[in-house]
Amino acid sequence: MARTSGSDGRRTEEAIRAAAIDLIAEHGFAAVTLRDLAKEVGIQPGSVYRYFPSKNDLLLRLMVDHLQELLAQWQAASEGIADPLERLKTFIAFHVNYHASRQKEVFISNMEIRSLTKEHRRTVIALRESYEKSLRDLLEDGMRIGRFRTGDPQVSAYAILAMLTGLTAWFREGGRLSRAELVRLYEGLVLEGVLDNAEGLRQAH
Amino acid sequence: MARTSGSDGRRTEEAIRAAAIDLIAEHGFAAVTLRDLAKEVGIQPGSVYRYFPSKNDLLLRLMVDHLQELLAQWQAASEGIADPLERLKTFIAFHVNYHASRQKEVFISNMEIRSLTKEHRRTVIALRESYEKSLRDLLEDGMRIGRFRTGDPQVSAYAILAMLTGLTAWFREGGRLSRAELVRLYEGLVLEGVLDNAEGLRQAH
Amino acid sequence: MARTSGSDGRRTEEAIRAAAIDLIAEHGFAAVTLRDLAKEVGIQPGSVYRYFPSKNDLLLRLMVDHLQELLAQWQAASEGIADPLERLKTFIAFHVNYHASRQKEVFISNMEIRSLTKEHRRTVIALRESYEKSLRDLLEDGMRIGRFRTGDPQVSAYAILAMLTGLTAWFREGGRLSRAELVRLYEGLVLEGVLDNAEGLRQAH
Amino acid sequence: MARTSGSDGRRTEEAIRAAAIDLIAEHGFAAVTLRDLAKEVGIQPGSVYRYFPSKNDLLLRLMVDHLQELLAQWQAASEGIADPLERLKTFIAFHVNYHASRQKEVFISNMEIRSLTKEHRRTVIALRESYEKSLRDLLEDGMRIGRFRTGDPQVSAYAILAMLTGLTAWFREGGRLSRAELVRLYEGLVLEGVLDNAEGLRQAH
DNA sequence: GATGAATGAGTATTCATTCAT
DNA sequence: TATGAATGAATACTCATTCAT
Repeated sequence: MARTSGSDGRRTEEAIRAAAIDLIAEHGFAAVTLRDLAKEVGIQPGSVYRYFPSKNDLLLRLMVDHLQELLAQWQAASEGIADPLERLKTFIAFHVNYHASRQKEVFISNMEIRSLTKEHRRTVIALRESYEKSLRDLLEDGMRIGRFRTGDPQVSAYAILAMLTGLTAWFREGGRLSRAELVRLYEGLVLEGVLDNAEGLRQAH
Repeated sequence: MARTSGSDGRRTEEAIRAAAIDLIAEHGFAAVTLRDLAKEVGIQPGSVYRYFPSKNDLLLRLMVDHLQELLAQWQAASEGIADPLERLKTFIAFHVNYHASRQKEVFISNMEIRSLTKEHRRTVIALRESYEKSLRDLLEDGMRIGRFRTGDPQVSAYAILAMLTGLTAWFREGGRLSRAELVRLYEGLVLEGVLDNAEGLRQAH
Repeated sequence: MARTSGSDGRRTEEAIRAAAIDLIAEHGFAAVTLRDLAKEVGIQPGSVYRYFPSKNDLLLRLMVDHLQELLAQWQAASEGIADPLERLKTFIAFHVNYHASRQKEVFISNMEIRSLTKEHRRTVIALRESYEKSLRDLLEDGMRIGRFRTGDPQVSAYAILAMLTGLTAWFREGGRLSRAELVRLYEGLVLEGVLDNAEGLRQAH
Repeated sequence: MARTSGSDGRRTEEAIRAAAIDLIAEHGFAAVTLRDLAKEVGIQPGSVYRYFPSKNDLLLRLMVDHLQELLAQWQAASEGIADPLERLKTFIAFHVNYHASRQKEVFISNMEIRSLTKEHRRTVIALRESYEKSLRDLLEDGMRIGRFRTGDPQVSAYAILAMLTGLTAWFREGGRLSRAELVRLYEGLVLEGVLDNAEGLRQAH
């Protein structure tokens, strides 16, 4: 009924987060009970409330932390790169690598937005849109200077994001493909599409 | 109490399906209660069981019906088209149109797979994979005859599907873009990518 | 798992109310759990929610119904009585009889106001004040026409109400005193106080 | 972590009592959590246990201390007064003043008896009855010597106590009435009732 | 003297489901 | 064909209490 010998708040909180990410990614937020979560961590259900004020808040924290990390790392990775094509290649490599290494967090952040309260939803969507905008801006720049085909930057941004992010649904580290190969394949698709180049030229008009 | 005067089984079942699609697409399967559903239809919760043996079965029916319809319509639309490029263009147009017109069903079928029991899950995934395979085969054909750039047909299929299906997350009928414009934009992206053609050639080696 | 044979909604609701009045009067609202209540009625805890949207709402209903009945009966009992002294005697008799016969409801309505939400509290207090005002008005009338000693009608009203209502804390039907004796005793105290009359005269100046 | 610098046991205990009186008077014993209490004091919930063995014991201490003080002060105030009328007047003045100055303690002692364990309840009720008996005895004396109207001393005692104690429900220091005025008004009601004296005489038979 | 971490038993409430009518 | 009444198992969350530090 009291403090477990050797217990440590920081470690417990981290264990809760890790277990939550695993369980929610596997079963979905609504299907994970605090009982399940607590059992996985090895504590009592009520003890979760020392660290998170509610189940919903726990989800929010997971999402916000992930999205802020994503934004920060992208900022760092893209800093100083001005050329739109270079920026796009960097984006593809960054996005694929980050998403391959954090599949569960990414999956949760994409799937569980509906599980948030309206207010929390706004917070998360704002973060997501800031990331999207970064890609859209880059595409606009590239179109303006004639490096990219003229198109709809908004649609292209959505399309590229959906395509790349889709890897979380099937990619498994240590499987048939390495991350580097994945990056190369996606880069080809994003930049040149599926057509053979000669064909591409013929298509062009 | 007995039969409500003027009630009609077929109409009631259709009303349940329609209400279920609306509610699940909006709130997610787990968040929709049979009470919500019954209220929307104007019946008592228990009455749903005349038409569906359980809440889970209702979800399964929604998904299976949608996927079977998708497969049947794609079969019909692609029949007799042998050329891979033509087939791909047809696929893009078909997929975009179908998904734009049935956004809710599509959304549910993609998001709620985890809500199914293991057995039901297998059924739905098999249907989905049969559709995916159709695209993968087409891409393989195109690569074999040199019409498409050599790549990984599996990854390309996943990528194209994710890209196109992503429209359900943002596209709204009657908005800035028509379906026809959407098809044109996606076709450009899938076939040629984002690069300007001259650039594309230079990139080629 | 289904409807109990021979069950009837109206009877069940009445049983819940009766059990709630008994239990809350005995242990206090906060100390009565829905488990206790349900067990007393012979149903499952969740079944209470068919009849009352929440534990708090149940309390509100009990209080409001009692207070509305109190007001209605007092209206009926006092109708057509104009003379303040007659009205006061009628009030004493009515209040004592009503409170002796409905001790538990009265006790709850007086003790559990703090258990209500702010909004519910307002509703109940408004009803209570309407009853109080009825007594205050009568006292004012009596003072104006010189039938009652000049005093503070508000304080007198509070004092008389507290005095009479206090009976719920100790009076037991069938005990040493009958209701009629109780009325007579309280009437004496309210009208003449404790002093002997001769003494009363001497006190008067 | 060890002792907070500058902490002082006696001061902390006093702070806990004061906070408990405020919170319990406002929200009721059951509705006040040790967390609320600790927060109000500025300590951790567990720290309360240095001073009180349990939440229930804290309530008991509050009540017993208040009742013992009440008894002691009444003993002191009434000492040497033999005449029943004088004693009664003294009682009214004492009771009103004490209750006006300690409204919260009084309110708690009256309202929270049900929150005590059976054993604790007995302790508190014994103290209360000793106070009540003091009033009953005085009334009996007055009746015996013909100073007070013949009546039921027990009922009169309950009635007077309920009437006077009722002030805690509405009286606010600094409001329309001073304590002295309150005493005067209550004295009038207790001694002479509401009737005008002439009227009183006529009523007498 | 006080904290921070945890417990375990409990609470109101929800909900898919069942079945007598 | 549909309702109205009820179940039973689960759920998020709370709270008095304990005790290693």
